[in-house]
Amino acid sequence: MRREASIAHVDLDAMFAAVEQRDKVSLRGRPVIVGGVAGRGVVSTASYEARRFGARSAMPTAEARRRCPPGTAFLAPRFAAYRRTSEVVMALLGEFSPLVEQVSIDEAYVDLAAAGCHDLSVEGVTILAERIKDLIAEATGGVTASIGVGSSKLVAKIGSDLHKPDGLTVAAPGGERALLHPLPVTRLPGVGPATMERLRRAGVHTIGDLAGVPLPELVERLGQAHGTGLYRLARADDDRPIVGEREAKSVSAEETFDVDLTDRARLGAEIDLLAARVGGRLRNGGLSGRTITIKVRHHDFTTITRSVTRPQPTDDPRLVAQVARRLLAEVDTSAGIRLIGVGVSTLSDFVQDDLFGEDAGDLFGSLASTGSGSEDGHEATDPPQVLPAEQGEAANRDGTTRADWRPGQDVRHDEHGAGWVWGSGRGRVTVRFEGPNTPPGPVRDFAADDPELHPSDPPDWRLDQPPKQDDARRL
DNA sequence: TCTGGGGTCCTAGGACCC
DNA sequence: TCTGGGGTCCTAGGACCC
Repeated sequence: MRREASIAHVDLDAMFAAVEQRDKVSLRGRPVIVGGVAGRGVVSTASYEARRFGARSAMPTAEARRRCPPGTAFLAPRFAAYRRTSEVVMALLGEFSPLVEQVSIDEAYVDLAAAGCHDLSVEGVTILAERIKDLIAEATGGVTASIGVGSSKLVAKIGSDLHKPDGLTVAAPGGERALLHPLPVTRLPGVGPATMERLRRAGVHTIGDLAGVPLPELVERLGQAHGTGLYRLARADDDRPIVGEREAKSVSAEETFDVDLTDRARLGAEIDLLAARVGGRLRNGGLSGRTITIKVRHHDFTTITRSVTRPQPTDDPRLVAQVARRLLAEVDTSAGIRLIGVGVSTLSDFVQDDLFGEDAGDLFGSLASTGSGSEDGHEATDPPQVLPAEQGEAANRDGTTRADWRPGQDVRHDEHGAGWVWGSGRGRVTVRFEGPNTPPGPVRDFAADDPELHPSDPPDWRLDQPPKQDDARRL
């Protein structure tokens, strides 16, 4: 918490709908809903005219259609237009301070102290905020902003919400608790439905109620980080810094289907599309990542994730797709899949040189050597490539290297079928089993020195019936 | 016609290392 | 031979935000 009210939170009012109304005169003064307009769509933004009928963000569009009168416009989002408007606003804010934290497409914190030239008295920041509001409306062609100014992010954020739309709230230093305590706890960032319910059971309804709960009780109910965080926020004790640039931690894409899907071929095709989107965005950002995750939402809305972390980062859409397909192969999709997603995390801002030919050809080297062909152009009969540790990755701490256990290496054959090395490292080897006519089977984890692991000759079926390209891809 | 899409952070358990 | 604590990495799930 600062001595002066020098943090501004700028929030564009119903931005998506406001941009639509700006760009199309006939929409002005009418209820406008922007969001998914298909069967399972939800509302991204409802204009203030539509909110009067009860339409809200995150509400199913079907519900909004029921509530809003004839003549309401239901529009699919035009992100490019919103992004352009956002850029205009952010550039403008940048003229008031060198330190601007963009929180989302329509929201930012501005550090008014960082500029060093502003009058930080309550009167001074009030005049300043009025000017920012005027300039935003002018520069965007009529999109308005609400601004809160205070001594911390918390107070600024709550202030911007207090008199929406086109509002301005300046919280004078010293009055923070008086401002916060009458408000419902749900106004605090981090209090969603689950936390609200837990607090309600403890008799907590307002931020003031929350400030009366001892820290140990809060930690017990909400956990260490969440409990201490809310304990402090309820006291207006907030020193979270304004952070200019933030590095991405993950990149993902997902899709909800109009009807639940069971067809594995179709799901595989969807994974390819999602992986292509993710890979494209990774490459645009000069990023690559080691962890590949799929997300699967079942027909009943239960949602699971499955992930694998690889030794080397990648931005290759084909590789992402193949790993994602393998992960999906372990999920029961027979009852219907509502949503599927693909993500990449553990990001780094470089791409490891392709020392191992880190694509399908190598990951599935043994399959490729049976005649399915490899995408890196090696002859199908190429022996697996073995590199000394110093040429590949550094040796693991236990002395084993990736060269000891190569992905695709066949290691063991038992009642499950043939076992292939799927991943290795840190003294562990993960083996995937599959048979000639069965889908990829169980994955088992072995210690690298497990005597059960003995490389052996491939069974005959692999030589007689090389998998079709399609089968190889499905792995 | 219940429940999008892109993210972040936290927790908890198991494996492993020192 | 038994016991152990701290730290990191990985996986899975949950809550939350815009």
